[in-house]
Amino acid sequence: MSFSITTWNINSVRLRMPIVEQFLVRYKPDILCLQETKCPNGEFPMKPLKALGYEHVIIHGQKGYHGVAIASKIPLTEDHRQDYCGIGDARHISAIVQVGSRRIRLHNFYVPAGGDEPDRSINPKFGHKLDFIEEMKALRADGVPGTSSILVGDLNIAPLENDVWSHKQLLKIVSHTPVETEGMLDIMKKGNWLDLMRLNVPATEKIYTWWSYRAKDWEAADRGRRLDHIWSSQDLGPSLDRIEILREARGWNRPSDHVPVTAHFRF
DNA sequence: ATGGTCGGATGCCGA
Repeated sequence: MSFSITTWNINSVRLRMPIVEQFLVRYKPDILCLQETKCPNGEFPMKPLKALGYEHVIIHGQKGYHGVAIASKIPLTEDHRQDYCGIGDARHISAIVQVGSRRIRLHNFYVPAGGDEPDRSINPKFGHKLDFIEEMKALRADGVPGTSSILVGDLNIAPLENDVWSHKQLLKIVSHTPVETEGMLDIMKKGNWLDLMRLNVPATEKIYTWWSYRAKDWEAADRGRRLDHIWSSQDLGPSLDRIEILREARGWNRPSDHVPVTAHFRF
């Protein structure tokens, strides 16, 4: 059987519902994970998602900032939300999905962006990001026997040299500083996570999922970064069919600055 | 050359 899961930082789910619906009608993933919904729970657009067959929707929102959600065609059970850094931000939501004979724990994250200055002594937002990364190191992909794991989200870090348009020019730019990229690689190592977007793509090849709104012509400049990720436990690696990065979505009407990334599995 | 553009708790802050 086939199974597909998409991650997309939507930058306001209410404003972006027309392109969310367009994406779901055209690409029909089994599960859609959203970040930066910027939507209180009572105002989340449940009806249009359910009308498209995404009957199982779990949300963790707040007013104005952050917010994560999972919309699924298949049942979501044992959902929970972890308050990373204990400051009440809506940045994580998790559930179990049963796909054929496989039981999978799914995590959807929105990691703090971290502000502009990569120095925690003058920029508390960067300190918060580093603390968040530290807390993620306790999350294991293989912690529960008989349960596989998938972790998706806007992790706001581009870990490898070719996850940014210029490694050299971005070394002091938040999202690609060594303390962040090493921290992310340590999360993966400690938790035994597999970077599915890099599984079949050589490290020499550029991969981007985000292009700044500030560029005059995002496509011509092509100064992107890989901030959005799909990880899994090691056992799911052989079942990955392909990764699809929908670059064209950056050019849709009133786009998010992030594009959808989908993992297709064959179990 | 150190800007630029988005979004929402909008005339600012966070990204």
